[in-house]
Amino acid sequence: MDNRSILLERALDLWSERGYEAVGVQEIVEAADVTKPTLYHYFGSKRGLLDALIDERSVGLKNSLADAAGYRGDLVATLEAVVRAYFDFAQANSAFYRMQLAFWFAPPQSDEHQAILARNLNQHETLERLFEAASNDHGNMRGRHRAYAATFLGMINTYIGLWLNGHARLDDGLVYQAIHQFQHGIYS
Amino acid sequence: MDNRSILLERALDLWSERGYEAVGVQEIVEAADVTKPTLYHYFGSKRGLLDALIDERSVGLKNSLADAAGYRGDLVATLEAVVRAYFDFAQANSAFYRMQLAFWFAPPQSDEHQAILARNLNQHETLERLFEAASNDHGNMRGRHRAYAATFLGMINTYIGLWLNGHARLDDGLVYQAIHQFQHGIYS
DNA sequence: CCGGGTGTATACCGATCGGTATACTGTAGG
DNA sequence: CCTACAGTATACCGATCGGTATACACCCGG
Repeated sequence: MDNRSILLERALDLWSERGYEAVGVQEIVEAADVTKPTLYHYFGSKRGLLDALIDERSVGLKNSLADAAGYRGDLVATLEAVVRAYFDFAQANSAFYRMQLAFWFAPPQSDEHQAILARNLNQHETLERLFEAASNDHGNMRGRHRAYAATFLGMINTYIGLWLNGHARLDDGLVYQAIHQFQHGIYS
Repeated sequence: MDNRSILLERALDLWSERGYEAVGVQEIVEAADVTKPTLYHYFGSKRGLLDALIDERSVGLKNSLADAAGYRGDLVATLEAVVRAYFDFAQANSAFYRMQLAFWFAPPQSDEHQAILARNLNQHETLERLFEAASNDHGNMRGRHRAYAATFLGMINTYIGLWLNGHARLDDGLVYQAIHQFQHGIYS
């Protein structure tokens, strides 16, 4: 593998485990077994490395989410597809998802948060559009699409967080349980 | 106000806005208008300052949560009290809650996460005990108390996150909406 | 076989990092 | 009045921070 890809991979490993600010450029190039000018040749700066990493690793989720969240009259099936898209992506890119989740909750003015901001707003908007379209068929949902998008994504991230810490398995049963709870609450 | 309290307050302001690693000791003492030996006199280290901050600012939530989460047969009322405890605390300590939330999602090996870990596990356990006790009266909840505690807290944090970013108001209506959605889902 | 760009290494930059040795001040107790 | 200690300041420490100037090896097109 070329040095550029190695740098991206090692940076992801280190940042997802200890954080963006806590891991210096020196440590990354040592883990990649190259020297600093190589990193600066490809990425220009530490922040440039972060941006490139986010750029390249998040297109997969963006595409499969855009695909899954297209509402065609069956809300349950659509929500299932969305949850599956998130679970599949998280399982195939666990270190990246852990990092992205940490950056989303990072302080608003931190580099990490700024770097991930646009991408996550995009995800939110995609889900909001889904719930807005569905509220035409489900009158009692009307006006709450913002809250539904936020809590739905919050629930997905809660389950992925549990899985990342070894407290859950992201299998079909959990997809069903999540959708069911979201639709009908805890009493049924 | 004494220099010790000023240091704690300025550190909280800076860390909640830009993150623990991104803000150095020098910047904190300048914001507090003291010098470094003063900080090291009171707290011993940067990490000591963080630990003291978390120690002193989180007792309020711990107490009111322990109070609210005692199950006495009425699950709805208990959940309402829990949500209110979180909302009240977040509103009275917005910077601290923002910081605590960021640290909870921070990478597992980061100082920030380690510093907050024990306290948040404690919150989780408190909620798990609540749902376990309630499942004796609600048979269909049995065996899911872990998931319910996690998703309930996830929902609370989702709403507080929305409020922190100016997208919601943590009023009585939102307490009701949150509880209702958690109990009965989005269709009713 | 020569020129130019890509990629990489050595060695270095000033700034900042967390932390401290030393000395001074104010104050409370004997 | 003297001692003792808490609290604070000046000035410094070695290490690390992100970033770069320079040189050199390699390969590809002319």
